[in-house]
Amino acid sequence: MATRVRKTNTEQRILDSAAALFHRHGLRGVGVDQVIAHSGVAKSTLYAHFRTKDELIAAYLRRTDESWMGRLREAADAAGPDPAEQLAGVFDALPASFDRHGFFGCPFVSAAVEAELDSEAHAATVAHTRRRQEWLTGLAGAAGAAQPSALAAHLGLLIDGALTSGRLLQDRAVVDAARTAARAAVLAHTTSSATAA
Amino acid sequence: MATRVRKTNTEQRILDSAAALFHRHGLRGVGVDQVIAHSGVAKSTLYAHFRTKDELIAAYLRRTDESWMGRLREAADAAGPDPAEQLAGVFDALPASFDRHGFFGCPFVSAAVEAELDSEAHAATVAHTRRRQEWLTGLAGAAGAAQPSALAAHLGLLIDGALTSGRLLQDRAVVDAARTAARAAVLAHTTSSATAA
DNA sequence: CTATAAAGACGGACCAGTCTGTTCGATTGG
DNA sequence: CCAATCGAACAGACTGGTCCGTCTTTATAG
Repeated sequence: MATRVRKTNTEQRILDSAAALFHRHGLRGVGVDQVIAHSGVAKSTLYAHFRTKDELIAAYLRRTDESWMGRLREAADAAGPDPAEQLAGVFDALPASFDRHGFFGCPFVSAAVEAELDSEAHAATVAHTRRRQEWLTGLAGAAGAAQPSALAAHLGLLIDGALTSGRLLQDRAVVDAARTAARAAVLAHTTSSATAA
Repeated sequence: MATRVRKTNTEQRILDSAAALFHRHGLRGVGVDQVIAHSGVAKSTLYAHFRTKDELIAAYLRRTDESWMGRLREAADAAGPDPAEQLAGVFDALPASFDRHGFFGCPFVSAAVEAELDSEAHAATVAHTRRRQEWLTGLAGAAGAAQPSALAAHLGLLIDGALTSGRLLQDRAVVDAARTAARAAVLAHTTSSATAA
């Protein structure tokens, strides 16, 4: 039992370091040696918990998926009870992410670009995207969108675009533009062919 | 003169190889050795033309900028004389890119993620993005958008999002969704009451 | 003979992953 | 109560490979 707790602590410590480093420098830009140096863990310990670097990355992405989806949900809830407002509110989570972690973009965008197509990391990224889109689609339906999945796709593109351009331009104005665009998209989808919710 | 021609040929050959390799495997995923092997050029020759790998990447990105902007313009022109139609038509260039080069995403998205912030490659990517947005803004103005730069920002986000997600999901449906979303955005911005908030 | 470029060896750094050996704390048996 | 044991982690050398960039050597062309 005590051993298990310690094991978990170590694993978390490794993942914390991995998150910080991968997020700043990209997946390919960080070596295993840097992760162990940052986490103060022995190399053999890291490889006792994660079979390969790819597996470490995948674990990091899965953990990020949880926290990231959680933050999106929080932002949506914070926007009040109206689903249409909640959809726009999702974009309030983006600047918070920028503030918290710096303008280094989205871990999943990095993974989308850097991971090999047959890697676990790629699979984890695809899974995250699907989960996000399902959630957005549900929200879009609740908001009374005529075509919920189309609105969700639109918003998903805006999110990915904002996180990509935000990292590139190092400018949070990009995120503000995305929020504005999202509001317009939600409005267009919920008023034009009028599905009363 | 002959030397100049040959020099140019050599440089083009290197850039052709660089383009093919960087596009498929990413900037960090391709080594200089692979570029020289693919182009059949001596290493010393490559370094005679490009001081560093970063400079090679920047040159590749600048050349890609020209062809990429050219294709966007062509797609816009092919959509007819109406600027609003042209804006939507821009998104017809994206599937063509997918067909031509495979589902490997946008060189500039890769560069946005993989390039260090102080690199020449990063600068070239920023320059491309700014040029693209200026052009889109001009087109949006011609189309009668109430806020041309807002519409251009919206469309830019959709493009970046589509190229990121397209690579991730390996599915051209993403591009179709982007085109649909773009059409809706153009419509919303060019009809009178469209100014969101 | 001179200038250019090909070919590729080379250096020093980093990479992922393996392996040997040590330390330390918790459990357990006598 | 003490000692043997065991699991988890530490420390770091090591392999075989790739990385970028430089340098030397050889061949070719004017």
